[in-house]
Amino acid sequence: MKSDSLQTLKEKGHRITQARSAIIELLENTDRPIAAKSLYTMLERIGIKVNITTVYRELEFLLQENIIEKVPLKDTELHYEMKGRPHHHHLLCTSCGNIEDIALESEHTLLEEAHTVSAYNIKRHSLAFYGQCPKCQ
Amino acid sequence: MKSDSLQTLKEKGHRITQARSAIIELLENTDRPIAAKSLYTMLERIGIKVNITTVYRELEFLLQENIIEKVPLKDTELHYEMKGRPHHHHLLCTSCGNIEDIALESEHTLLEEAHTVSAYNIKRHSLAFYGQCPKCQ
DNA sequence: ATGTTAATTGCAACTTAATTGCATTGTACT
DNA sequence: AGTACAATGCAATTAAGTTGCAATTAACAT
Ligand SMILES: [Mn+2]
Ligand SMILES: [Mn+2]
Ligand SMILES: [Zn+2]
Ligand SMILES: [Zn+2]
Repeated sequence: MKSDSLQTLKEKGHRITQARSAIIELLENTDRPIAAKSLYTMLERIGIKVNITTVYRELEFLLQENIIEKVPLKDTELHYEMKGRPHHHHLLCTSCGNIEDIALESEHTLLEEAHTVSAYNIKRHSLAFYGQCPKCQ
Repeated sequence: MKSDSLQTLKEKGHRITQARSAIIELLENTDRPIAAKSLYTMLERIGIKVNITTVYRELEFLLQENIIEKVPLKDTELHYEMKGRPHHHHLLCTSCGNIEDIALESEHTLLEEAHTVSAYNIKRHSLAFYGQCPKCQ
């Protein structure tokens, strides 16, 4: 029942703290990217007292451990989500802020073209869509 | 010889100031997205003394006037470039910071799929590639 | 040319996300 | 229990960007 990521971290010699477990659990059980402050609020709500600094540090740590990834959706703050799920991107509702996943078959073709067309050695990419969700239309 | 954007602004009743002309000219003559601070430095170099606040305010103004657009390439600062050129995206070299344009034929297909697959009313999107430029490989 | 008016600007203060130093705490292991 | 050092809290700091307000100045009319 314990998270796979936690297990891995422990094996690597990292400690399993209340904050760490909770943050990983929240990230695992939320199906959309989360911002640091939002994560902090969620922790508060479930009764876990951590400093916002710890949240930032933990996110940085999880990034380095390749457990989560950055999701740049807004100009003002970064979002984060678990790695390892099938590759996908996101839709952000510009009215209510709702975020949804979107996976695109034709992305393959796009990436191939990018590799062909460019002399860069492309390592990663960022893609996001903006518009209004069904409810806000 | 005077910029088209400037003409349009003047006709709309906006003033043509030293800062405004210079900023538009720099944006028009630079083939890559520019960050506010970088723009500020470029202005300094050509001997135009403006406060960084003015640069931010002018960028905000040009956004509202639909003359430039935001280009989110970095987590830390926004870039801006002229609108109106053929639709394209960008490559950022993670080693030297160099930025290049990239236009992709197959983007059409991708956007169509996005519209089909999603219930969102998609208005815009953001796409960027990260890797190493030829010189840095 | 000079005057008038509102757009623009500079400056200082402020906001907000994120980072850092350092002393303290707590996890993991013996 | 005792030890070591990873993790944390707290305060200070950094950096992008914003805002209020008084001073400046472009544009236009006289
Ligand atoms: Mn997702
Ligand atoms: Mn470009
Ligand atoms: Zn919505
Ligand atoms: Zn490079």
